[in-house]
Parts: sequence; structure tokens; C-alpha cells
Amino acid sequence: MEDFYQKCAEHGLKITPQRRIIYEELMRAKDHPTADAIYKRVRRKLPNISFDTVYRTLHLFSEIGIAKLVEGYGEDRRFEPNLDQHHHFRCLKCHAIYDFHCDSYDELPLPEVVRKYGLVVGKRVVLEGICLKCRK
Amino acid sequence: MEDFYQKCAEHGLKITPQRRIIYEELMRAKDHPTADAIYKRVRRKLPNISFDTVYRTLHLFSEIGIAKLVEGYGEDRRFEPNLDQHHHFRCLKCHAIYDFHCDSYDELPLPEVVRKYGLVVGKRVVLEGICLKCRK
DNA sequence: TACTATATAGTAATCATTCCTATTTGTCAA
DNA sequence: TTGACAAATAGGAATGATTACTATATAGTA
Ligand SMILES: [Mn+2]
Ligand SMILES: [Mn+2]
Ligand SMILES: [Zn+2]
Ligand SMILES: [Zn+2]
Repeated sequence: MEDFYQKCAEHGLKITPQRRIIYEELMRAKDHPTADAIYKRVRRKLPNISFDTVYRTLHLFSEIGIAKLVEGYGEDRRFEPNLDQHHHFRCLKCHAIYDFHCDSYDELPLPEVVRKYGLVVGKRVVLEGICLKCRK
Repeated sequence: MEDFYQKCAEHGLKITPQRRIIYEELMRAKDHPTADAIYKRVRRKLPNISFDTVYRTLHLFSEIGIAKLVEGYGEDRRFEPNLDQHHHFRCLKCHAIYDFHCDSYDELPLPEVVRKYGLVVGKRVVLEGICLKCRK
């Protein structure tokens, strides 16, 4: 909650009940929720809140750095002709995706901790950054 | 092209000019294209093809294993309250996302090859599999 | 060639996301 | 404490990707 007040002040954003409660719900969430999921939860406390407010506010939070978007999600579906094991570099600006190969990435050991989540069938490293074109 | 004929036969699918040309275009693609991007390219050879055919066919290809969907893309946007460096286990069936921490993943060296793509600002390992609930 | 199950074209429906605008509200200075 | 005003919200509409529908066309087979 400290982060919330500080970052809002830093960016000249007003503290509204909507923003406070959306922030609380997101922080409580363990499931990487969609805007709609947060909307449903927030409505228990603010029955008249609009979906648009929830949606805009979540994006606002990710812009000022108190939340993040899960990478990739929300963008158009994209297809992959390359069936070999490989990894991706994603440009955060233009959304280009480049393939690369790396043996040491292919051979990463699975940490014990993921056992409790399920059976792993695929493993991939995603590097994010700014591509050469976008760095002008 | 071998794969194409073989997998179609294996799955009892007819060879149509539309499928052949969509396959050729996808294999030629280096940009992880959207259905719409492939549609535009295919129309140069088949001006009357419908978008739906391209769309369905690309999904068909990913079902029979001659193409893949780039993970995450096309699904609803999801938000992340956890700002710490961490990695994800994603269930392919129910789309649950679980966080996990792993020091050795955090410290992966960047392979030389990505230098030519751009500046890396983030690094994440994505493990895909079937979660315990979905394994019944 | 003729038959039949599949596949396609064209179009409509759906649904997440984004935009719009009249009204309300948080903040700050008086 | 109050009033002014820029910022934020509610409610609804527009957009655009994805998915569904159906009459017609076609690939594969005998
Ligand atoms: Mn790839
Ligand atoms: Mn996470
Ligand atoms: Zn770029
Ligand atoms: Zn699952």
C-alpha cells in the first residue's frame, strides 16, 4: 500500500476509492487475473464501478510500475513455423519476435519447486528488450 | 513440404490449394505472423481466399503438429501483482499460471547471438505443462 | 465419370478491448 | 472550510480479432 500512495504522488495521480480497492484486489490475487476477473471481485465492494475504470486503472498501474502485464497475453495470436527447440527475443516496442538457439538454455535443470505444480512438458527462455530498429 | 503431405494423410485431411499455399507462406515466414498477416500474403496467390479459411487452417496446422501457436498470445490480457524477479509455470489445459523462484534461472548468461537483435532488459523462463488439478 | 464427405467463401455473431462524453470528485489555494 | 477546476468515473458505444454458420464447391475415391 506504501508503493501505491508513493507512486500515485510521484505521477500526480489522485487517490480514489476505485483505485485503492482495485490495487488491494490485485495485490491479493494469486492467479494473474484478467481485467474482468478483477472487475468481478471489486464489484463486491463497489457495486457501481464500471468495467472501463477497472480496465484503465490496471493498465495505469502497469505504466507507473506497481503492477505488470503478463508478457505476450492480450496481443493477437501469432503462429510459429519453427518446430525445433528454440527461444525468443521479444521487442517491447514493436513486438517483433526473433528466434535464437542456445544449448545451455535447452538443458536447464528443472527446480524441485515446480514439482508441486504439475508435469512439465516444455521449457522456454524469453528475453525481452528493445530491438535494434527501435533503438533508432 | 514432406511433413505437410504426411501429416495431412495421417489425419485424413484433404490436400487443397488453399492449405498448400497457406503452409508454404507460413514456412517462409520469419516473423511469427498473425492469421491476418498470412491472409494478406496468401491473397497474392489466391485472391478469393477467405480470412476464415486462413484462420481455421493455421489452427488446424497447429493441431496436427506442423505449426505452433506462440505461447500466451491471443489469450486475454492478464495482470501481475508480483514485481519480484520470478518465473512461470503455465498449465496448457486450464491456463493457470504459477509463480516460482529460481536463483540459477535469474543468473542465466545471455548468449552472444542475441546481441544482434537488441538490448535485453528482462529475462524469464517459462515452463509449460499440465497442472496437478488437470491431471485429475 | 459420378458420388460423397470435406472444405471453402462469404457473412454474421461474439467478445475483449478501447474510445467517448456528461457527470462527479479529489486536490489545492483562498 | 469552501470554491474552482483539472482529473477521474460511469455508462454506453465503437472497434477489431476471433469464432460460428451455411450454402456452394471440391478432393478423393470407385
Ligand atoms: Mn519462434
Ligand atoms: Mn507471476
Ligand atoms: Zn522493435
Ligand atoms: Zn491446469
